[in-house]
Amino acid sequence: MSEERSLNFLEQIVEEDIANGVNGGRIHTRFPPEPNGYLHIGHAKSICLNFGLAKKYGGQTNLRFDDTNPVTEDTEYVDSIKEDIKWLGFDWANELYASDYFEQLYGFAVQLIEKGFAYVDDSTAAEIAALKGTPTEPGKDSPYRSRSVEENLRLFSEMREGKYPDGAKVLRAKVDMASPNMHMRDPIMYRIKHAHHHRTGDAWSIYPMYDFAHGQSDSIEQITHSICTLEFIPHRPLYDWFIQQLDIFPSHQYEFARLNLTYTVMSKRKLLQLVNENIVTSWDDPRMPTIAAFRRRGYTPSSIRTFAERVGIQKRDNMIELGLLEFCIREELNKSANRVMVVHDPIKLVITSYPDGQTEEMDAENNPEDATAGSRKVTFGKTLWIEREDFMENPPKKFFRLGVGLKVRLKYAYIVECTGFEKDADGNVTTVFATHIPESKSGAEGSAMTVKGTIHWVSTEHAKEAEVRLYDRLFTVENPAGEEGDFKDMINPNSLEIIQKAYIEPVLADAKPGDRYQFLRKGYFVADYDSTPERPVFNRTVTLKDTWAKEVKKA
RNA sequence: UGCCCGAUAGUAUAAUGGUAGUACGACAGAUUUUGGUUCUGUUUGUCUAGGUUCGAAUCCUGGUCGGGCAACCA
Repeated sequence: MSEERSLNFLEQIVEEDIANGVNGGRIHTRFPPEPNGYLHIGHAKSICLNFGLAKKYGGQTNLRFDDTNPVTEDTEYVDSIKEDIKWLGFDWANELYASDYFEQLYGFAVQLIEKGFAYVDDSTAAEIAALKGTPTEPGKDSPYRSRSVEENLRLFSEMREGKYPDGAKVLRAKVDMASPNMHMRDPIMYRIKHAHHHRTGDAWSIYPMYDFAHGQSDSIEQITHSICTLEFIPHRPLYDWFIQQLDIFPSHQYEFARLNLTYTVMSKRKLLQLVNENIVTSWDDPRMPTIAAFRRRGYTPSSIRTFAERVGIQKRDNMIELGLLEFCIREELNKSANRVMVVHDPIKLVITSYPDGQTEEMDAENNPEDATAGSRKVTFGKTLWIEREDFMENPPKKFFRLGVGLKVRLKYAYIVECTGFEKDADGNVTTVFATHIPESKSGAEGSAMTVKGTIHWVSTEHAKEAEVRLYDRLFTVENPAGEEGDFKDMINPNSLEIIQKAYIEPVLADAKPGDRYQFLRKGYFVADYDSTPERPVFNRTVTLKDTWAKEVKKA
């Protein structure tokens, strides 16, 4: 299918460039995160794009950390970013850092000063803002704009030496204070920050702004196609201006629309807030849209790559339905995940016609979608745990489960007919009684007989216990960022439901963290890293499609 | 009321001057020892007004709507 897919606009540009011999047909991209947070699903789109494009056209991709702001950055983030990219299935050609280029960037700045294209400004941040003008009014020149080259050189050198406190001076590009593009109104190139950098330590007391580091870093690395998101479109003329004044390798920037997903937020600031304010437990809390969280939730790398492929690459703003991501993981897990039976909310089923103390080993196929997955034995007995929701005292017409007089098949076992039930003092059903049809045993002669419903079960005598964590969407509204008010007020109060005591088939006690299963009729689950043989813990990746729930909702 | 980007079914995404197609969703049916899967069918779309052309989603002009830009953030 992917072979037949038409080209997105970036692939078209790349193919044209190759056809025209631009850069000798060489393709070199880069993924440039700032190490100030964990990567999220939107970054995954960008990673798949940058690495995918290079891979498709025989090129390379650099991983470059744009670490120009030491106060927000940390090696914890560097490590997580590398882990997430590797997990997604991509290898970078070079691991690089903008901070590797600090000396070179300083040299570029000196060159611009010498050419009269940069100056040291002593104005405060407020003064600079005041003279910047507005989108509809031109800015005014700073009183420091006409300093001599010699003075600028001396001052800039002193800034580097640490002679001035934070905020005392900045280095600015001398472009055009009347430009209709705000980014061209003498943007700041360097600011003074006496801050410890995670890689360069205390070597620098000035740090380049992103706008002075990014384009030149691409140029230094000879990046042919510098791909970023839409909000950097107005920065492009500035990057081109620097490249032209410096006469260095002309990387070209192309912009695509970032990914937006329903029922979540994607801004790093908001995600950081969720973590810091303990609204979620961590960056990899399975409700987060981070790559680490999707990994912990049980998503596969390939499902995320497929998703990135399906959402496409374009320049128009978009809001992707969470349902598409869920489709991608269901589609894959349906083919690969072994089926097991787990009872979340148990009531007892007693088969009165079944001999006391007898058990049988039933054949259970592991995956009907995969003949090579084999089968296992599940122990059947007189008393079973079944799901509370699989019995109704007063069942409606199309309820194909248990109720007095109704028949269901116990998966892999017998057809049973419900004969009665018991309630406790509070009126809750505790036990259901049934008789079985011996000749209906799965695999036996009479097993061809059919009933409308099939339910899952585990033997009360053999079942083990586990914790099951049911995750749901983090927000109650499609676009929390687009609503009025605090996004934290739109948190889904039911985004996590923990079942302390679910009954599992004994085989599940051997699950290793990361093992994925389909809990029959329930959904896809993965063993969490909190899981131990004594206390297995499973996270719900995604529910099964549930047309019955829809039916109930309609009624 | 400056500059920039964009507008195709509910959501995405194709068609690059020549039959508006695909996926997800929704709806209906078949199959089913998972109300899962699978299969079949149905539904819904070119923002608007002009222009160019034999022919326009596509090219041109005006309008409308949406988004971005005024951090010593990236």
